[in-house]
Amino acid sequence: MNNRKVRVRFAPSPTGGLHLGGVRTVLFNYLFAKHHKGEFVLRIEDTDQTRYVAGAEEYINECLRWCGLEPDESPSKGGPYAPYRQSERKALYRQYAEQLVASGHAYYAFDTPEELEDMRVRLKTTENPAPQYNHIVREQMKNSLTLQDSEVQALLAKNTPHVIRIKMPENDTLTFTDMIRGEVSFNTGMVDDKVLLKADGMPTYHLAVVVDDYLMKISHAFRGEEWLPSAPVHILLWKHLGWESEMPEWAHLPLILKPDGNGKLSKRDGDRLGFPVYAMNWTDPRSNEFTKGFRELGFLPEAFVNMLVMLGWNDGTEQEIFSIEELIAKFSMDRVHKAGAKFDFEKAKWFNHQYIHHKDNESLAALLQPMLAEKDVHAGLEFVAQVAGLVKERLYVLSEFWEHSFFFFERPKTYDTGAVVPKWNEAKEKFFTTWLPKLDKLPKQPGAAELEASFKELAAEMQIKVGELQLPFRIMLTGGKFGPPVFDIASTLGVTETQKRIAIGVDTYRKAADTTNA
RNA sequence: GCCGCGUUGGUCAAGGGGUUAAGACGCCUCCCUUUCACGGAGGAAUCACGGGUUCGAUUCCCGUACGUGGUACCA
Repeated sequence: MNNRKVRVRFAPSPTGGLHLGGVRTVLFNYLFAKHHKGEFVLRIEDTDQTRYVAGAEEYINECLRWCGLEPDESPSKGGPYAPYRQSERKALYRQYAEQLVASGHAYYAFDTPEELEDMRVRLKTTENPAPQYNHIVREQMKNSLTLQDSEVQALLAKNTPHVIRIKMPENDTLTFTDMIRGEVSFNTGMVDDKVLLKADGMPTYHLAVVVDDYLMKISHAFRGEEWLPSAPVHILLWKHLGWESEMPEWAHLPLILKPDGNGKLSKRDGDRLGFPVYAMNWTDPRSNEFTKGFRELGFLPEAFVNMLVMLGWNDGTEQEIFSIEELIAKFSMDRVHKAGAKFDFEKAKWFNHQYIHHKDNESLAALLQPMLAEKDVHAGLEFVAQVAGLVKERLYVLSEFWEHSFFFFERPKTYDTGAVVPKWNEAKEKFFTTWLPKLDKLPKQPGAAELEASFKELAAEMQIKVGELQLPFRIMLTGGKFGPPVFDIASTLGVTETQKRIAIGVDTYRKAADTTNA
């Protein structure tokens, strides 16, 4: 049915930060486009001037850039179908709405907001809590279907504020094929006469998507499931505008749901449950409300993308970790789930953990170094890379780096002496004071193996179990009972620093032991 | 209320008329490591419910329940 060039679009309205569901829609569009060697376009749907938020468009651009899902055509990049901002295309839409009026598929409506409100309260009942402007109600409203032609012309001539509404057929069955859901059908009588062109001359989403998808030669239209109920309106528009043969194939993507309760995931849930919902930090310029993002928390974009793609799609095998190239090669719409997926932050972190664990130390260091600088810790890239190599297997998000590695950059401020002091004795103290000078004989940056050999040799000589000594040594170096293998830490710290920490440690243990015994 | 869409373990999910119903996350136990982590080995689900169809249904059909989306001159 469709062998034309694949062209897909992501069409957000610039009203705030991009949340998980939005990014996933981008991702599916992008993967589909690349898989079919087609084009991915970004179109900004800023037809509602009241909801426009400054900076939101830049945020979207930056977000796509960070994720590595950049469009082939966009407002900032341009392209053969520019402009890509609907506000800049305003003049285009009216003619199509008028065309529909002329062909009898739409009509002028002069009802004021007050009159509409009045209709809704008047018709509201328990059975019908939300009355629609539909094929029955329109008979009693002020529009070009009920008014005399002369009246309509007069109203129009006086520039009376009006909208253009679609005239939904009373009782038709409209069926279309959704790439994910198969055949879906609606009775047209159940859907209301949606506004197509607003009183301010801007199109509503319904008109704008259809016109722009047509004009931009979109071949496949993917969007969230929340759009499924208005699909009949759009399909009718394609038909009545005479473009049916060029209508894109549709796919309505499953929603991403709250982890706990009910409903689709919102940024509120993130605040409530303690995880980000937006891709990147976002501050609303009007309210100054701040919403945290995955990027700043320390997610790697490749992990973020991988985690998102698994929410609603899989390739049918056990594989869960995919590079973007693999995803492009393997992605297909017919393996997308129908049902919504509850978001699981633990699993999301696991993906990130996998990616951090397997990322090379140098790349990690490049990401980590600026985070250290924010703490006023300045360390060379090479050293940060070395430390990263030692601790990366225990990081779930990059922002946890410091708590796992601070002792490489500064001396511990506190010591978990409780774990060693009760068993601390003169023999152990003797061991460390004896070992101290021996370290001078080692190279300044000894390997972990050398250190370990020297340590064990002396322990054997003094007939103390190595295991008894390791924990005290670790706490001298790190302050606590955690971290990479002790000798790796000592090796990274170097002889001089290790000696200093041993000296401080012995002192600390002795004092602690004294006060305990006293 | 009405309309649409959906329903396999706590979560993501594979599978699809006949199976011991994969795997992952999380949880628990054990091994490795006298730290933590990594890495191993195990443990926990009869597929929402009720009717059909069938020799046989978790898989097909119909209902019900539940969930979810829509019901704006918002997208």
